[in-house]
Amino acid sequence: MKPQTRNQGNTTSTASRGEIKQAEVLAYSASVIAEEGYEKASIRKIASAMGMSVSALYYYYASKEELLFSIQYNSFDDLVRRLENALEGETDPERKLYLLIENHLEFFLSRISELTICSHEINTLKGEAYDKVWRRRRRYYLIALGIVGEIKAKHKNSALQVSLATLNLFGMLNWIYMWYDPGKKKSYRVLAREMYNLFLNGIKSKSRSSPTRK
Amino acid sequence: MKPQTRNQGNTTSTASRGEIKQAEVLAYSASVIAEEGYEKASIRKIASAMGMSVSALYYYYASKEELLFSIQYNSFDDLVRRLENALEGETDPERKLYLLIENHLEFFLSRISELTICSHEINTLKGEAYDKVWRRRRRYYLIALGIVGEIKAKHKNSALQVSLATLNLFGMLNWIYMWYDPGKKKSYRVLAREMYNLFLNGIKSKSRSSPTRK
DNA sequence: TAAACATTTTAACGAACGTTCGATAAATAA
DNA sequence: TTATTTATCGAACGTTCGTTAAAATGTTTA
Repeated sequence: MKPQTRNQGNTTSTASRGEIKQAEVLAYSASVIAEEGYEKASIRKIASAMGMSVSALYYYYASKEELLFSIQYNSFDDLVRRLENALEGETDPERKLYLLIENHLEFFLSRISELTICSHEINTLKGEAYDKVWRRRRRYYLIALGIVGEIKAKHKNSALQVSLATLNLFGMLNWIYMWYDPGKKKSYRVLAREMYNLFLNGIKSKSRSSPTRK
Repeated sequence: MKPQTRNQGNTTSTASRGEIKQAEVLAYSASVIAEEGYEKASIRKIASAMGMSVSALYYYYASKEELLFSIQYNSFDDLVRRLENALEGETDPERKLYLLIENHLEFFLSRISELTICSHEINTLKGEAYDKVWRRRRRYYLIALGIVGEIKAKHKNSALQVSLATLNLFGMLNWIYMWYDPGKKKSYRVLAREMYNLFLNGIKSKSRSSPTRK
């Protein structure tokens, strides 16, 4: 019997040899897909990257699509889980904003492949697989939207367009995979503080008008 | 004789029928590639999208790669050209920042396909084609970097990390293709002002620290 | 031990890919 | 008109793609 989606959400630390290999396949897949892009990353490249035959790979995952789905779904699921955990008990919206940014960067900068795939292949899946991932992403987005809305209220900045600001925040967060160099070992905390300051000061301030034309 | 790269940099308004068709091919290519992604967008899809045979398409462009190259190079070239034009004579760095954002949005939001391809396929080309596009992008980046540096100096904000801030600006700008809906006809000016305010206030302010842990 | 199950392999399938070729049609020039 | 260039076409090329079937190995259980 094929393992397929066995051990989903298993919180115990027991993991059979098959489960370990399954996770290993996913990790290799992620690095190849991140490097080459989903379409160019052929099953044969992934298999040979881990010294495995193509059919052995199919023993663990039923299709190439399932590989992409698992990478994206697991990543977003973990990300949201961690965030909700970190936010528990917090009331100050600015502190919540910082925690969101820090959580995002801490999680993804140690998983550059997954970050790349979650950002770059965001519209690659179709149908039900897309929808499932979308619902995870949506949950994450709504948390961020809520936090930005709270900050707006706190500072009585009625001119701020909350959804636009939130999308810009995600623009900064999701673009990181394009320039971040893991080799330089820049701390996620440094990046998080910089981005937090930039965004918070940006949405706090009430001076909102373009400079007049000369 | 094949037309290939004829009429490059032609400033007159004369355009032969072949040149018109060549531009038409590029426009259709852009919309299909933006919609499907470069790898999935097959030559056959592009050709049939404009009711043309595959070989007719090859009469105008020597390869699929050349299509992508032309789209990206022309877009960045136009973008930089327009920007340098708009900045001419400007001295106020904040005004310059606004002009950069406005120029970027005005240009790309009327060319959503090109924006998508310039953002999403940024690492698709390889070798010399990549380098040529990179040099255009680099020029654009350095202009932005210079402006952010001037603003930092003007406001004596010594804590600001100029390159990091600039990359975040590009994150906001380049992520737009993911959520912008041309159907909603949201004015580029509204978006430009919102992004300008967010970013300028973000980098102007000197309060830069993360909220203390409770 | 043998039987059951888990994992991996070799070899192939049909479909789609980018690209090319030689012939043909349409437009222009002589 | 004819001659020449410009543009288009259908058909095929070699290759790679995702996927699968069937058989051959390991590994665990009885």
